[in-house]
Amino acid sequence: MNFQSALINFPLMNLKQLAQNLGLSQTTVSRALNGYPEVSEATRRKVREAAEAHNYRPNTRAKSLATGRAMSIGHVVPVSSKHEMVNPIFSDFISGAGEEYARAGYDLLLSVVADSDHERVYRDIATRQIVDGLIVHAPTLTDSRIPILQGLDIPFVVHGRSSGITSPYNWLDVNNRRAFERATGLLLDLGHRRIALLNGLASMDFAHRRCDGYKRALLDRNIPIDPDLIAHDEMTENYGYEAARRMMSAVDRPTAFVVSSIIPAIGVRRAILDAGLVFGRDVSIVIHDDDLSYFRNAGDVPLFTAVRSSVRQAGQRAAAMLLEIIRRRDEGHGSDAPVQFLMEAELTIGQSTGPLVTTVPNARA
Amino acid sequence: MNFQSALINFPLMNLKQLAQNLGLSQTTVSRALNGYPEVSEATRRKVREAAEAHNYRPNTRAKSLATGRAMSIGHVVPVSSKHEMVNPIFSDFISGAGEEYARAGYDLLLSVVADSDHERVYRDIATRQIVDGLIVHAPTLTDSRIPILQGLDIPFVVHGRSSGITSPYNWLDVNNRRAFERATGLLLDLGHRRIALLNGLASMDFAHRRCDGYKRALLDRNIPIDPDLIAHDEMTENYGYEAARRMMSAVDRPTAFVVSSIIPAIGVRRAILDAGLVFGRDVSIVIHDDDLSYFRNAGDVPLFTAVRSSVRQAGQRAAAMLLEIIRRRDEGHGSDAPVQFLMEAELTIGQSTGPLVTTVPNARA
DNA sequence: CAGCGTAGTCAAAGCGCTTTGGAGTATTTG
DNA sequence: CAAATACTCCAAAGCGCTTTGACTACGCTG
Repeated sequence: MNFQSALINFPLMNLKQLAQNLGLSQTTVSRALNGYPEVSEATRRKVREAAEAHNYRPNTRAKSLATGRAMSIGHVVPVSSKHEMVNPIFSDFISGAGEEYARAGYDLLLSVVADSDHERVYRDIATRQIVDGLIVHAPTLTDSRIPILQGLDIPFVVHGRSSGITSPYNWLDVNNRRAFERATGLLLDLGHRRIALLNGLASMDFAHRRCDGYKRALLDRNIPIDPDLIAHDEMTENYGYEAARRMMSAVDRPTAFVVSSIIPAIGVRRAILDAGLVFGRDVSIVIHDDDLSYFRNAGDVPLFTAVRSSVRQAGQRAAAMLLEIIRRRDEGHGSDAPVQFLMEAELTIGQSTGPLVTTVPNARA
Repeated sequence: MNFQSALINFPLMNLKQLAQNLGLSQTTVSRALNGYPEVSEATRRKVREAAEAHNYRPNTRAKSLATGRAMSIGHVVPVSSKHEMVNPIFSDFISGAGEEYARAGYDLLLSVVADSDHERVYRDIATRQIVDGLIVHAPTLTDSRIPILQGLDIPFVVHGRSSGITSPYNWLDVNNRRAFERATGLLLDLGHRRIALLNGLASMDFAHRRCDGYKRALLDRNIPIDPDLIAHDEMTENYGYEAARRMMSAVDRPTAFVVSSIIPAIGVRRAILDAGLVFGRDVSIVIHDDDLSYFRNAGDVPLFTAVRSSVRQAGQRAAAMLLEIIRRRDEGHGSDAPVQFLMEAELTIGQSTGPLVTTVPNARA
């Protein structure tokens, strides 16, 4: 041990020792620190000072065991088994949620798990009683985790929804269908007819809803749906690039794209420029913008026209919902009605959209 | 409670009940499940089956309290106080680390904390004894967290280094200096003389080392360092765009960029194309590539020439190191020598670099 | 047949905290 | 002045698990 560290080294204190030091009982010390009224202000002050001086903090494990509250929330983030990818939106979502937890004194337990293992891990975390509640990420169309958690009687909030699950549960979602209907509608208003959709993985519920909105907008104007103009995949930059390149090399190339995230949209832009076309004139793009902190689509006229909904804010709200549900449950307000929250995406016009250019030059293959 | 959930509802079992059900003592059941030798195979089988049937899992809090091991590792990820940003490399780092933890039966405790609060939170987590070890992210030049943790006598591994700390500690880092010396050297070899550096935040230790490597390469060839060609900031796409645009509008614009991450590099590319210049010909770029899963800089000839080092792998290694340190400590092998691991970045040539074009056309301002 | 090792089991203590149910003083009240 | 009423404080139980130390039954050795 070196000099520097010795200087600030505190022996780890526990309640018993602290009480002994003060000549008080553990009870009194505990109550003093936890703000119970039946201890005099004088003693409380003395106890607080001693605790501060000795750098005392209650052992969380013991506290949890005694109170029955873990004071922590579980997040299980899926990592695509094939590609070992973690969607960057989790950074922002968790940053929002984490802020809320910190405020309320909760910790955040993170499990990074291959999506094939989800059921097991959720059941595991819940039955080990290591958390007071869970956030369910990236629900699929009929997500098996939801009935499992319902059966385990642990509070949880789903970020997104699962169309195939009919029984009520707590969720927070963006109105994906409407967002994509509007995005597509905007392009239709600009005269575009060949509109492509670069969506997320087909198994995801959000992708399904987005596709729905897109199709609805087209059918609304009697425009047939061309399956060649719809792609589903992990939303990487490269996916955007490759899919756009492929579609644009076709004879009847799309004049516009609706893209599920800014990341593949960056790839689409690359493909457009590579093809010698003018971004926002020859080809229009509307994206769904999660307002990721490292990809702020900002400025007076942002780069991309977008339906925007901050995923960071979603994290914050979802966390707040969950904490509220836990609070209510602790106070014995029984199993209330499920809490559900639908956020509307906000449309902002950027540089990536313009009216259809009538003489469509074909892309260089 | 609906029908579906009732079907899979298990009442939460504890050791005592399970033991009672089996007509055995808690001791025996505990030992049977934990693989102790002094229990007969017949009983062990019976116990295992009963545990399985009742979906029994030991309460982690109680187990931790009894064993003194939290079986979890803490990560404190900094969120820039000004911009509420979480660096996307954490997704990948944590995904790598999480895999290692899962394998070893550890949980991951995540705190998302404004960087101003770091000291408090580290001290807090350590003294609350909620984790068995910590990973320190994003160390600054002289990082105060390191002496604090040394004083608290809790195992930790730093991802990166802190040049100002002289006492030994465990770390895992990329050879940033050499990587950037090579990157800059490559551009010099191609004839470039006006080479800009778009770095991360100046307070970060890695940024300092990278800057060092860059300067060393230049000075090695007697090229003076132009402070106007060096920028430090949060590594967003927009930062890359704005910084590159500003630099390229100068009379003596840079002909090449060394960029600390693929994300601002995407912005640099945008600025280049916006200026009507040809990427990889009029302006060259070498990036540091963290091999982020959503930004694979791959392909036969990747988009960017890069010094690459997978941050996911770094997470995995750092986690493995920490677990090993904890294991050794548990086994009483005292305070061994610190574990330190330096990864070398790998140079790959992409489309973003080419020899200096002698007649430099000035960018449109 | 006394003595002993061994395999299998158990009761009870303990991890560090909270919380229940008093108990001992000091202060008011009838 | 006795009794009721705060006001402080405490001993001990309990949270669900692991682990120590002992105990029983059995087969074996000498």
